[in-house]
Amino acid sequence: MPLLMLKDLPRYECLLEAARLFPDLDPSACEVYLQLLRTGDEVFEVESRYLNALGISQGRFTVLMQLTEPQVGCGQGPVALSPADIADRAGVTRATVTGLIDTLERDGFVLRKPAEHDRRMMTVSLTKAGEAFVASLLPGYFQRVAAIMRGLSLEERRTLVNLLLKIQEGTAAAESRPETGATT
Amino acid sequence: MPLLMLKDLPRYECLLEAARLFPDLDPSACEVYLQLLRTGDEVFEVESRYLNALGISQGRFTVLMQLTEPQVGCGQGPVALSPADIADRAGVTRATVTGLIDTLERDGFVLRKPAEHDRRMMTVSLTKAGEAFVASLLPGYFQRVAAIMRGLSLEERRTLVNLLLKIQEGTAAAESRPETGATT
DNA sequence: GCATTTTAGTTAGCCGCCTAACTATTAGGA
DNA sequence: TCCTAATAGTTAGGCGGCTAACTAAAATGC
Repeated sequence: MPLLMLKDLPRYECLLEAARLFPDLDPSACEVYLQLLRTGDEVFEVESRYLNALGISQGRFTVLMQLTEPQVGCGQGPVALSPADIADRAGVTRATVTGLIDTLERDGFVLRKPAEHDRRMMTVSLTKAGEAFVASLLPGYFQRVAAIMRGLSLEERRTLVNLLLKIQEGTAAAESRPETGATT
Repeated sequence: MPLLMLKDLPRYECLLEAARLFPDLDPSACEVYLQLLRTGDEVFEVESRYLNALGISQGRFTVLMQLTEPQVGCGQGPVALSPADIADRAGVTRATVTGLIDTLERDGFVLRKPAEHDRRMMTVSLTKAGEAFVASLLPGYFQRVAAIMRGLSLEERRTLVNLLLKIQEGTAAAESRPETGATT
């Protein structure tokens, strides 16, 4: 959500008002939409500020996490990945990964080596300094996640995840048939 | 959420596993955290792709919306705003707004004029072309919002908004006392 | 066995975000 | 009054996304 967010979200009555002018506007859908983006942005910013204060961006942090053993994402995966693997897992382009690896390597957190059996490929792995750096970041990172969610009971967390998954189904649907927005 | 997102989110058992290694890791909190960012990102991308296909970015769209009368955010506000106003409402820096206005003006959607009673200030307003452009975007934009949320009942939408608001309280708290993440 | 296609990584260039520094103007205070 | 704040907008430079184009190497196929 690297976006421009409205500081003051419209109140619900205003959405009702606006719906009279725009027949496609669904007030309760808009409300959820705006609150979802707002919340996601705030949560993202909390972690970003933490990481930035310690001298690293979200993008570089994601790369380091993928090279960290044991993998939080399970799998005990290989500690050395190719840039293409990293790009695929992170959902960004290879060009972006090149840039991230460049700065991580410059800072001494990561090492590039040519792959053994395929001279097109590189392998990227953490240096000792990189491992130590990630290890120093994680406790604070996880503490913030826990702090953000502390107001929600286990039950509420389950409910929330289920509702979010329904929205994810909705995004897939909205993408595949873009026109059928308002009427069934 | 202009971020690197993991393509495959860790399964819950893996978070439980990881929690044994990292005492600060709260598995259910992490699950909500990851799903929230994932969902926000997907929703944001649906609208971004729509806007980009029509030749405009989220940032520029936000600026145009703020200059649009009647304001969806209520207020029937002035149609002419200063760059500083726009920056304040959108939550970005004045420098960013300068760049956005530059391209919007170049494309003929917006007009810069010096303010009358304060020679430091400018006023920015929509051109006829800008008004028409926004009007052409809104129906599809609102349709997509409605389509994304179609799977949720009114009741579920209310629940979701309330849970999101609790998280927003959590982000404020996490920011103010960053250390007290796991205990208490 | 050689030409074609595919794949890996990089490069170049655009965009939107940021911070920091700068100019011009206005407001405020001794 | 005049010096100092504060404010508005821009500029410069960095970063991290993107696409498109390029090089090198491997895989494929006739």
